[in-house]
Amino acid sequence: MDDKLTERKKKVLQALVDGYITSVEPISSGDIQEKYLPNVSTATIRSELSHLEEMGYLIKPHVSAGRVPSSKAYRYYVENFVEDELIDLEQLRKNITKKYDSVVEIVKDSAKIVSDVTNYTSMLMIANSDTLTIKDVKLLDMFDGTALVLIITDSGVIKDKEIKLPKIEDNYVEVANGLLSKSFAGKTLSQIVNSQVDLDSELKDFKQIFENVIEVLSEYKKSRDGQVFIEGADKIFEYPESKNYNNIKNFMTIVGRKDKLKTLMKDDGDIEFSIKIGAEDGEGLDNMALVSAKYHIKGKEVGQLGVIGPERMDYKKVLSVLKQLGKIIDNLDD
Amino acid sequence: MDDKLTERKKKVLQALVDGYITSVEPISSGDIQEKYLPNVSTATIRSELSHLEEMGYLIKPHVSAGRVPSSKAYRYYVENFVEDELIDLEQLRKNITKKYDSVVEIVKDSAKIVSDVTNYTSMLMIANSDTLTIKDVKLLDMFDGTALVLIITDSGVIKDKEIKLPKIEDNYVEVANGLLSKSFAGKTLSQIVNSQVDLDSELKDFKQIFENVIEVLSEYKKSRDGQVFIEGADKIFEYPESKNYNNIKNFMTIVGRKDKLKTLMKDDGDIEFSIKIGAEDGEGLDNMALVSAKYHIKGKEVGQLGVIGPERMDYKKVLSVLKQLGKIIDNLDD
DNA sequence: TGTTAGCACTCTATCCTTTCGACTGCTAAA
DNA sequence: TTTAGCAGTCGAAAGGATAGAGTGCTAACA
Repeated sequence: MDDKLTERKKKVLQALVDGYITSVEPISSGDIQEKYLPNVSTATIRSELSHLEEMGYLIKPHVSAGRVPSSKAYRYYVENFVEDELIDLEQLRKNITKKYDSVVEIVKDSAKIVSDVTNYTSMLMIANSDTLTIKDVKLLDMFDGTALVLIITDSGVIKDKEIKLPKIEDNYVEVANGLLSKSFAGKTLSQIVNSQVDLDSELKDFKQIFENVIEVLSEYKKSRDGQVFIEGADKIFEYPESKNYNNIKNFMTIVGRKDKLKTLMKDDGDIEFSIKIGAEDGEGLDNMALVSAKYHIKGKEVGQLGVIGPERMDYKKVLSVLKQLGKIIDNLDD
Repeated sequence: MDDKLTERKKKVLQALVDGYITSVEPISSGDIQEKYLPNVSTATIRSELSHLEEMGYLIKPHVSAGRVPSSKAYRYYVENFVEDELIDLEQLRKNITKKYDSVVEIVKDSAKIVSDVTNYTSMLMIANSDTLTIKDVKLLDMFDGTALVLIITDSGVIKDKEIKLPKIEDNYVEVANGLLSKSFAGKTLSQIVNSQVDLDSELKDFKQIFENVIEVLSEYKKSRDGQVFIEGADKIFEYPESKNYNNIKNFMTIVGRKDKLKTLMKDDGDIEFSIKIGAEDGEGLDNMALVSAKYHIKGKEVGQLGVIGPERMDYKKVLSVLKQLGKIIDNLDD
């Protein structure tokens, strides 16, 4: 039904959003005529504007101001007018060349780049452990009655924790390692943590070890699940919106509440790109918008990277940057 | 020379700073009389105030406002009037009971607590590697031509990185482990990274391994040196100062520049507590103050924890919290 | 000499009014 | 359906008046 917009209405709407994104000032009929529709009179444009306003796309701050896009307008704009814009991919690629130790580092770096290139605040959320596969679990004997638990994952990350060895027999650790590998290798972190391990009665001796290891894994899961990092929170001071105290406060409050960001980024099942605009979802995103994308490394989901900024953000640029960065990361030869 | 202040002047100064810290409004002669010096006339207090102003302790926003403390006044206040105030230690201790995996976690948690208790933004900087001793370095054979490098430190932290094994002989890894232990155990990270290792000619085979290991250590050093974490940056919105846009901007800019924070926290040789107030040091801390303390775990320096907030912050409370937390952390039985 | 009451003076914050200009919506004509 | 013209609305900026808060100064007092 939104598509019932006539061609000219579409053009007017696009002009208005474009204009507003650039100037961050209410747009008048005259502005639109000047830059986008020189062959139509302002009176005509005015009647189109008034119609678009009735339909809920536009808002008049007051009668003698121009008009400002509503969240609905941004939504329409994103869905109909935003096409891929090629931003210098090279610039991006150049910045992600060095070797990384861990996934987190890659993505953290990416977050910084996204924030710098777009000039918005970027956020990054590590994928939760449903998608994290354990390659192996090993005990490393420290020969002092303790052992280190090593968790080896697809992406080479490991995690340590010292545990006590309950029994010292020559090949104890070796046997335990075999059992651990057999039980855990290839499973996801969630599977392991949520499962019950049944040991044969003759292997009761290893029960303690297994419990310790599972505890270590569970702590790791807890510390890793849905970590959120923020980059460039101070960018907000470069927007004209920040002249208004409430906007800053609002922004900082959202950005400071990582759990909030998590839910904002999370919910969209299989969709690769998520765009939340303004108060649409009753999520407290007034005057703000959040664009986020899922990231993969060699096909495996590793997290989400997003941008949060004013509702009138430059969606073209943001989407383009996120998309391209996504490709670059996925193709990293490690 | 600052001590040339008469007793009454001291009292007036303390009253004014106390009052300002509480109300964050210019303090008048009448305010001081009312709450602190009921037996002296306002005229007398006025003349004291005017004298203190001449000496650089006070500032008059304008002629018909009261007076406001200068950075010099805060400095005097901190050095002469702040005595330890006992804030409920128990509250603090309760929050730091659970077991921690790594130093970073302890101190991160502490940062959060400090921020919550003081209601200021807290920062934490991990000590640099000069103070980090390597307990052992081990290779863990993965039996696929690669090995994991494990760095074992005093505080049980380890770090992994896969490296290639250049040669597969039965006891190769074992021998390498012996050599690595001999070369690295007990040294600090800096010592290792900055040193040249000379291998006997007959051990040339291990040269590659050593180089790889040192590279891993060096990367670890880089990633760990002087990391800065911020907790509670949004606290600023609870101060009356944040009504002023420039204050917020200033604050966020400093808090966003981690390198800046690093230098601010760093320079004070052996001093345990560092207090920087306002523009004293030309560090761009206008209207702000930064209080920081060095932290130890079992006598070993692990980092610095600090609080950044408005110049008129509650120094008593902040210093008390930092001191007590310092004791608690150092005594953690692990 | 130090302290004090009294008073003139200064400056801000607030409120009101006026003016200017930016846009719009409406109407009547093309 | 489009357009020119115009009246009407509203906000932002500027100016003026007023009230209130505090100070500094002076002259008297202990």
